[in-house]
Amino acid sequence: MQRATPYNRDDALKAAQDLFWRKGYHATSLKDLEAALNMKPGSIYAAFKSKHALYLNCLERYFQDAVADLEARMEAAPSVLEALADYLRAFGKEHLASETPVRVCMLVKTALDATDDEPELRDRAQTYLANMRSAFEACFRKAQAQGELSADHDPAHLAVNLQADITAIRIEAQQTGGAITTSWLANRKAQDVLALRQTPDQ
Amino acid sequence: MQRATPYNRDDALKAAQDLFWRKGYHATSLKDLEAALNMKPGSIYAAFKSKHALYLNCLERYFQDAVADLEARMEAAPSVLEALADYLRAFGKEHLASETPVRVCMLVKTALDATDDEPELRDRAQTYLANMRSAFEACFRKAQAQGELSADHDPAHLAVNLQADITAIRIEAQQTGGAITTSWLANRKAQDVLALRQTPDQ
DNA sequence: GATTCTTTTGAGCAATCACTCAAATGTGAG
DNA sequence: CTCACATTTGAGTGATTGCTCAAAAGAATC
Repeated sequence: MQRATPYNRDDALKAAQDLFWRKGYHATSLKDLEAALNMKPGSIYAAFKSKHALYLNCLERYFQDAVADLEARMEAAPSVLEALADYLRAFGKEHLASETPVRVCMLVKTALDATDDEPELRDRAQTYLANMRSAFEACFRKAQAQGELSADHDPAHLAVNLQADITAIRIEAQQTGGAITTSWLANRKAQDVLALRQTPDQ
Repeated sequence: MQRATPYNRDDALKAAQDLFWRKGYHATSLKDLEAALNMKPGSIYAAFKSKHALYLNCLERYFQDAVADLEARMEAAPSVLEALADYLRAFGKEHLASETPVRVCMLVKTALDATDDEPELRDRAQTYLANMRSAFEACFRKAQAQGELSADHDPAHLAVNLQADITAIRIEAQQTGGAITTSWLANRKAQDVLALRQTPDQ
């Protein structure tokens, strides 16, 4: 019944996501996609409804990867705040050895890039960003429950601040291509997180 | 055939800058520009060489305005660090009463949006951003000269951090449309700057 | 092999893109 | 007013956009 798929849907989505991430929605043409996915226009439209729908698909994929990455880091690190500090520091390191250079979060880029005639892209990106923020908030709440973070901090505020710092580090990383300033900035912001750890006098 | 009143170059540039700033380079079509500038394509190409050249023109205008704004704030405030703190806080307030909502810096947006086939846009934006960073560095150096900032801080590092904070605040402002979280974030980052002020034990 | 069904193909669609240029229309000099 | 020049006009350029669909090409069942 089911014929062996000539194209691998996940590979295609991954390639499309990377292309969209790099070039943005408007600057990516179907010609670009045809080349990147190694698919003819008809196939692309059979598999994914439209360029718009394909982008939304990639965005969701990106979001789910981001959530999974955060969860993995939370499990790996000895404590919540150390996990978050590691998370920040990673954006300052990755470029040196890794194959994938650090880029501005695709959600942020989408939210900034989306125009009024493509409101769905902006809305979806903002929804995902709000979800990420909630995830960070949950982390801080967990840190409070575990006694690592004092109760007089507002997890919601800390989440806003953390997300802002992450965005700033990633922008710096992308623009400089991974200069020392990036790792310095990442370390500084990581220290800000670690400085939140419970101290006797507060 | 009715002829339009001769165009005002500065008004046209201002309109084009605002449009480009909102929609980005790729998403802005010449039709959009014709409507915004109230000029026919022929006139646009007579006045500015191309869409590309017009964008560069707008970018320079934006940069010069930004520099002028920073200088004005430096003169108005009682001290350097207080001027910078005010500068940060302004991004958290502006949206409430002002006519122009706070948006992500056009230089940052350009640097992020520019693709490899438009390298000049990216390069120019990064050059201007580097100039802004130098301006911030000069501020911190001045603060050291005036004794407001201790000598063991690195002005270059502080400039990187300040620019990152500004970018983060503006992104938050644009995405939320000016929620309370924005002013909270701006105030927090402003306090970080004020916390740098010379203390007796260091 | 014949038949049916699913998937891929790629030429080509209307619309839009950035852009041009000869003609129309203003302005200033004499 | 007349003429020379500068500027604006807008229909129209070829190229490219996102997208369609009839035809071709396997794969599965008989």
